[in-house]
Amino acid sequence: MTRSRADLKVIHTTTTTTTPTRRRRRAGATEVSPSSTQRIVDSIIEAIVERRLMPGTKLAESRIGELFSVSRTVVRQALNQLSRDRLVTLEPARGAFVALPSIDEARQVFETRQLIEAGVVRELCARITPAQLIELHMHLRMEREAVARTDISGRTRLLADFHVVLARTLGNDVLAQLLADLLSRSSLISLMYQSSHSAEHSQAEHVAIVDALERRDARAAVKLMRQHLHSVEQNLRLDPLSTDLALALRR
Amino acid sequence: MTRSRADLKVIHTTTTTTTPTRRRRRAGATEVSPSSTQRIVDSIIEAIVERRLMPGTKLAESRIGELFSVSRTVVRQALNQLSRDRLVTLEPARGAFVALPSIDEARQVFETRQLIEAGVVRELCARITPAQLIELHMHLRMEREAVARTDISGRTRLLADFHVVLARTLGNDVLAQLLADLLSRSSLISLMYQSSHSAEHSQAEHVAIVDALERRDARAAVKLMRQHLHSVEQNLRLDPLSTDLALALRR
DNA sequence: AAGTTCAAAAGTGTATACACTTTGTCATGC
DNA sequence: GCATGACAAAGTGTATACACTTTTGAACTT
Repeated sequence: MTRSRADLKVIHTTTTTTTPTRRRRRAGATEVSPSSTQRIVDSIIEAIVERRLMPGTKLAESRIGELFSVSRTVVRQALNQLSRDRLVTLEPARGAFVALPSIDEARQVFETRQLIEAGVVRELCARITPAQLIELHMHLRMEREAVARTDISGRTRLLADFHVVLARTLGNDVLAQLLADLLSRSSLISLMYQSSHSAEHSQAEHVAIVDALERRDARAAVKLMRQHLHSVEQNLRLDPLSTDLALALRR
Repeated sequence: MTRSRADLKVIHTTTTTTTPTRRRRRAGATEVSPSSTQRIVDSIIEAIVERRLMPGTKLAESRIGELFSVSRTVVRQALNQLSRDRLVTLEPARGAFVALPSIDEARQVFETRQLIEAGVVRELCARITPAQLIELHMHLRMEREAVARTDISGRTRLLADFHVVLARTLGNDVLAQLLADLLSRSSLISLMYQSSHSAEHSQAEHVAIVDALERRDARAAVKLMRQHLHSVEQNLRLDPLSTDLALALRR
């Protein structure tokens, strides 16, 4: 995927005008008001990532339309986009629901991230500049502060953003977008499978990864990234038993 | 010179259902009739990949609607999905156009493929089974035959599918889907920048890659894949000069 | 009490209507 | 000849209408 959506939040708050996905103005026009469709997409993503919308929740078109004062037509577009991102599942004639990623899907998402992010750090070791390292350190500091003041939704977002920031550091928006999509899916997954991973732990691992980048030790960086993703995945409750239960309760 | 009716007609009547992918029914339900939206999406993708739709072509909602005998509502959904895949660009109040990927985007797409596909073959060397190798050989034979009988659209599709097949061999649908998206973008790119890459050459490189997989020589496989993608990219006319001209002429 | 039936309510899928924007043409003025 | 502006045609953006499907719930049966 593509974009979008994905953590739009990320894209949006980051300095450079990475185009937001969907629409590209000619020339250097200042990106003005996002379309109402996009507003809805963003709101729903945010709600999911911040855990105000649980997996399996029904998203009725008319309700949402009332909420945003638009017609179903517009809502429908938004839901379509979200389903492309796999954050929402569309069931024919039944409606849209916040996705319930399967265990299998969860594994695949993490495996894919392993593959991509290992490549990212390896490549970064060869190409990262001092200025970029400073930026990474700034990001790490923000993470640390969010963790310190137990700003839950802020730290969740920053910890996820770290991975997108690494990709963006390679100067490859296509790749960054891909990863952003995988990360919003990861958010949903760790929400659904009640990740028990501690923020402090994640943060420390991020620091270690940046350290390795700074030493340009590709082998170490890759290994650390692998371990980091593995530990995140391990902290999901992916055993079918508890999952079935969770699913059963949700209906 | 917006092409339309005639050409799209072609799209409509074409039979081969290539693609994979987009929407997934629950459980093992037999995939029945794809939604009309999906039919349109697939047709347009196919038309782009098979070069019946040139970059920059305007895709007017009402025209397409007439061709498929559906209302603009449905067409609009299809165009939205396509824009998510970056095969179509939506310009507010102006309409939808077959995307004109920039040189920069082209580079990024190939760089991303390098990263991902290198990882794929490396992983495959460790995990591929004899049965899977047989499947790959079957694919190679189909490629060879299509090249031999100069079945242009068939060989183009098969040569692209090879890369998706590799990803699918890892048993990771998430990854395979990602790569499928990158490949349709690549198709559009090589269409736009008039790739001069010979099908025979590509085919031979595919054979070499599978050979390396068979020998489980990860280092060689990765290197061969890198060279292959590099040579595909090198055969694009990515120099700004000829590109600007091409763009200029297309309007 | 639990299960069945069926009609009303709610909700989705698609077409159509209409306002508004862009594009193209032609006449006017310089 | 070229630029400007007005107007018509074409096309997009959103709301609404309506058919059809699913869900709900109450009456009825066992």
